[in-house]
Amino acid sequence: MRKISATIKDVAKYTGLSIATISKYINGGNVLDKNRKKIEEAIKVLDFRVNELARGLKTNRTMTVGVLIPSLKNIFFTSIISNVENILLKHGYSTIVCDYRESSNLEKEKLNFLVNKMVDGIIVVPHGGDVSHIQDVRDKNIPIVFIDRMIKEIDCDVVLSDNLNAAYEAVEQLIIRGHRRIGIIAGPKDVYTTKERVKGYIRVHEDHDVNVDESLIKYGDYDIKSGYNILQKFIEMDSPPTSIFVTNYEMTLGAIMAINENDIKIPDQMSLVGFDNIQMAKVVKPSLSIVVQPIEQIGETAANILLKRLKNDYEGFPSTNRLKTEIMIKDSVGTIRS
Amino acid sequence: MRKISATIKDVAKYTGLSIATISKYINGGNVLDKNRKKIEEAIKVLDFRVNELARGLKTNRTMTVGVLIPSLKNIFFTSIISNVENILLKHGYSTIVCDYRESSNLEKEKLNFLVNKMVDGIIVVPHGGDVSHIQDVRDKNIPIVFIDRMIKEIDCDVVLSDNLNAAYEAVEQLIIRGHRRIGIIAGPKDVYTTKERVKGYIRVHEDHDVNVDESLIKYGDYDIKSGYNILQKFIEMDSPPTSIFVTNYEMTLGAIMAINENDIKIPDQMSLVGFDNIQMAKVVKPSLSIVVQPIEQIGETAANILLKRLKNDYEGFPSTNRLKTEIMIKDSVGTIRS
DNA sequence: TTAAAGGAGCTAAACGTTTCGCGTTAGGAG
DNA sequence: CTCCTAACGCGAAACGTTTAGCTCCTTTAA
Repeated sequence: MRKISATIKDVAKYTGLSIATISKYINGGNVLDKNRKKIEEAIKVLDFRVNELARGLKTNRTMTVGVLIPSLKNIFFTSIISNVENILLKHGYSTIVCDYRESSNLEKEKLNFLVNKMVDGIIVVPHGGDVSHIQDVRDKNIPIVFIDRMIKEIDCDVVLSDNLNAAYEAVEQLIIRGHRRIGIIAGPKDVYTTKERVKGYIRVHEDHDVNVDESLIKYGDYDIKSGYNILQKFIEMDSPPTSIFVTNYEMTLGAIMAINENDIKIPDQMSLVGFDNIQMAKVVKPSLSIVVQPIEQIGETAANILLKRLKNDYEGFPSTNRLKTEIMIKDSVGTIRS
Repeated sequence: MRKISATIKDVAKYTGLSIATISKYINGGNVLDKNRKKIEEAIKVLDFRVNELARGLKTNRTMTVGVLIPSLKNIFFTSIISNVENILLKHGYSTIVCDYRESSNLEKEKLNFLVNKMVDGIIVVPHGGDVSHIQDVRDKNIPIVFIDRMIKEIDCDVVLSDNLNAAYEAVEQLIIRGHRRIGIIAGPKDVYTTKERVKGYIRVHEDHDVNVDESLIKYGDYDIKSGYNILQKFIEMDSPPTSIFVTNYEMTLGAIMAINENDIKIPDQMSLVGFDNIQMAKVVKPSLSIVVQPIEQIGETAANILLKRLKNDYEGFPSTNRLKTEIMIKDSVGTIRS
């Protein structure tokens, strides 16, 4: 059986002091120097560690934060978590990570699970659609920070990319280079990021007096397959677009697969701007132009806001942190001579 | 402040029963039907949830499992975790995920952190090198399952790919196609997987009576940069290899970058076999031949073994689970006419 | 010399469960 | 009608902490 470790009681016995004094020492209180030495010795000798359960029971805090993302196989999200986890850990918090595999039901279930685990706070990439279960959590006064997507219905701190401008700038680069028929492979129609990116796409057309052809706006699922299928459809159009803007990483992969299979020459036959993952951009040939989200910064910001809320500092609540993206134009974008 | 939720006491009061009876009900004991109904009603009305801290304090279990991997940005590991997490959750366990960013010190620190968090079990991709801190955890009788890498010094359940045969088969495909100078981009010299893969590389040479040129075995860091650098070095050799076998995903990326930059024609000038990530394999052009590890299965196996050990079933301990890999030969491998 | 002030330590209650051992009850058998 | 046997319910202790409020002692200033 598991060896039971020393308790505060053992330390008290060893040192001849009372439990209260040991507790005081542990929590940074003042004790006499000779006692401090004795306690430290005892802790070392007995290999004493605070029982976080007992502590949590008293303090009503688990020093645990739940992180809920759509998929652990999505490097965009796991990279964010990597930062979140490291920052939280520095403040003594551990991170329970769950993914909900893009299922709204699972999201609900896992959120509930996290609440049962009595996490002190939650960082979540909300799925959208029905959000009542998130509201339920808010009602329990558990701090929540949204990442990547906003839920208008719920007052909450949120950290995300400036998706509108990201799309704006990406498409603008194409317009500048003479493209007039620009296809966009967007995400699911009801997801926040999709709407923002499409908004940017439309606005830049308007600002440059380019007509928006609705048939060039196609909605996918943010997965590889839909990127593939939609690109295929674009190719089969009577007058296909001269360039494509793909709005997330997985669909970018799918689009490239379709391009490769159809032996389409980039950028001569078609220009391409993708999304996320610099490494990928460098690996494909010709090198891919992409929109880059500030992944590190998103994680950092989210973690810090949550830490602030955990300290009961609700200054600026609810804050919306819209972080700037970058655009990298590489060989996959060509110029149209008109 | 956080709303304080109903306790077992409140349920007792509501139902007029004693605390002990409620507890009994919660834990699946028998209660009279009318009482059961009342309790269920009370739980619903009061929104009662078991306080896991209090429970854990009594039972000495946290229903929490720690997972420690080298990097959360490595999709190979996060995919495994995705499975692990889902299986464990079905059994009521939550998963605390940490990465140690390839640093042995951080590994130690985070392992310690997990122990302090009183996890019931640990799944770890060990870094290798000094392993005394892992032994310390074992000595506390906390079940540990190793993933991906074996530590000979420690008796432990381990789940990994059959790396030796993976390399054997990959290189064999090259030999069959007439290649005689096959470069291998291996991982760090002291990592278990590296050794196994190099062993396979050497053995297949011997079995086919092909001479092993030591200068064709180069050791990297399992990161993108070293894949890039080593491929560069191969190119600059007086008589460069006709084919390259890269032994993990990140280095495969790096290698392809170098190939693209040097405008090397695949497979005419050089054949390439990479590692992991089917999606990548399909996206690059020409389509990449790769070794595929049974990612799903690794996670599943590890989770199940850990669950078994958590139930104190030590049948077959320590078990070594070596799972079969697959090889996909695509366009990046060509035949040498001799 | 004495009083005030402040530091350090102590006692004891409390957090929300589980669990042991005992008391109560219902219902069937005789 | 009585007795016995399960089944069910209960009281109380225990898990390892934190913390409020108290006491005691030392120090300092008048």
